Parts: sequence; C-alpha cells; structure tokens
Amino acid sequence: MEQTYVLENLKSFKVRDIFDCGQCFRWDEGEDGSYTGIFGNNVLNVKQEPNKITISGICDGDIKEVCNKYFDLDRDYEKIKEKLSQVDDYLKESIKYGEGIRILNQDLWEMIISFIVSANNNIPRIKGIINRMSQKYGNKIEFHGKDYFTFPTIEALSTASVEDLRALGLGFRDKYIYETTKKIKNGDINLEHMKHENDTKQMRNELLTLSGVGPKVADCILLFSTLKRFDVFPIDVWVRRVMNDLYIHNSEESKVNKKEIEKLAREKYGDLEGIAQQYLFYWKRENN
DNA sequence: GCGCAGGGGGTCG
DNA sequence: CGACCCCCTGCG
Repeated sequence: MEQTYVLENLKSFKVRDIFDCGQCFRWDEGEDGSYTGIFGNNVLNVKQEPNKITISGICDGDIKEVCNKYFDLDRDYEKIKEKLSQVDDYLKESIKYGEGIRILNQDLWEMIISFIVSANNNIPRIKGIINRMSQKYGNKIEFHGKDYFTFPTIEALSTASVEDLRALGLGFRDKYIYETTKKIKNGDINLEHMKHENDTKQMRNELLTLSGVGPKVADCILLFSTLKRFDVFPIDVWVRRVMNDLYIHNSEESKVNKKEIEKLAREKYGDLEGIAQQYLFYWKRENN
C-alpha cells in the first residue's frame, strides 16, 4: 500500500544536497531527477519541484512520522545555518553551496557496517558492496516493477562466514565485518543501550572497540546515525584538504596534524562542528 | 575499444 | 608507517 507525503515551502531541503553530500549510500537518482532509496522497510521516491516536495512509496508505518524522523524535519536548519554563517566567510560560502543539506537519521547498525565498508574505498564500490550484501542477506521489496533489498539484520548477517563476505567483494574488510557483527550479536556492544548514552566520548570509545572502526569511521557513525552527535568532526582526505587550504596553509597537506584540525574545528564551530564538517566536505569535494 | 596502472570516505599491526 | 582487497576510472 503506497503512501504519499507532500511538503510545501520547506526550506533547507534539496534532494541533491541531501543524497549526494556523502552521508548515505542507498539513494539513486532517476531519469526525472527524483531520488529513490531504501531505509528500514521503506522504499520511497523523493521528487522535488519548486516549493514542493513529494515523498511517495512503500512505508512501514505512517509516512509522515517516518519521514519527519528520517529527514530530520523537526530541526531548524535555517537557524543553524544562520549561526554558522557568522563564523567566517569561508563557512558562509560553503553553506551557500550546500544550503539544502539535512543530516539524516539513519539506522545505527547500518551505519556501523556501511562506514566500515567505506574505509580506503570509493563511493561506487561502497554502494555496490552494500547492495550485494543486501541482496544476499536482506529482504526483497518490490516497488514500481523493480526489486529493492532491505539492509541485512544483525541476525541475518551473522550467518555469513568470512569467505561469504569476501565473495561479495568486501576485500580485506571481510574480517572486520565478520568480527564486528559477531561482537554486536553477542551483546559485547549493546546498540540499544548505546542509544540511551549521553556522553559522546563514551559512545565513541565504545565504537572504537569494534573491528574496522577507527576515529574517522566512529565520527561518521556518530554524526549520520540516530545517535545524531554534532560535536564530532570526521577528518578524511577532503576535510584535511579544506581545513589546510582555508586555515593552516601547510605546504605538505599530508603532514597536517589531526589534533590541530580538531582544535581548530572546536574553536571555530563549537558544538555544531559536525554540521559544519558536512558543508565544508561537500563544498570542497564538488568544487576542488 | 581494450588493457593496464593508479588510487580511493582509513584501519590495523 | 607500510600493507591492504578490489574495482572504478582515466589514459595510452
């Protein structure tokens, strides 16, 4: 049973910015410029026209409730952008470029696995791996004549051997996924408990005990999952580059100290550093 | 067109 | 600090 949700005159919402800024891997652009994606047991199409956004598709629950949560619609991004724009003209320009960004509320388990897959990898391949994992261990949902596959549950993925994972093209990440899945299934790390934790640092330290999760991956999980921490600053090659170009001016980019970047980000962007990171990352990657 | 080298959302030992 | 799976891309 399909549902539809129409949003009119919604600010800070551009499909391209939201789906291409690097936070998600399961949304694809169609011929008409709309995006179709899968999260949870929902397969939705998001079509944007001037002053009107139409979300429609198969929804597990009330589409309005599901989308308000997933697209973070209860947060005032106008206010956030206004505040961050005052930091300096660099950030202001990056915000102007990515003005339609919203940080999605994505499933914690899915984010853990997806960002482990992302390490030393490129986006087309990351998407391919996640699709193959879902095809093999997820459930099929048909939508407009096409098959979509839900992200595997913890239980489903824990039936995969290291060899099974390797066959999906995971490469050296096979054992990371295997170990991490086992650890979560055994309850060594309790995701439900983690969702109720308050202290970002403590959450981060817990995530860092997972195989394949280092500082960058941990920060991405904290920022893009339902944990929704904005007081983190994931540092990858693009962020290192943009921070060096803007503020540090080290002739050898690779030698820029991570601690220096972290300190700078905290000083300048405060407890909104995570969102600032997204604007800067997206701006630099698209305009390098 | 096709083959081949280069490199990629970092992490681990 | 170097190795790491694989495949995606770009160039010859």
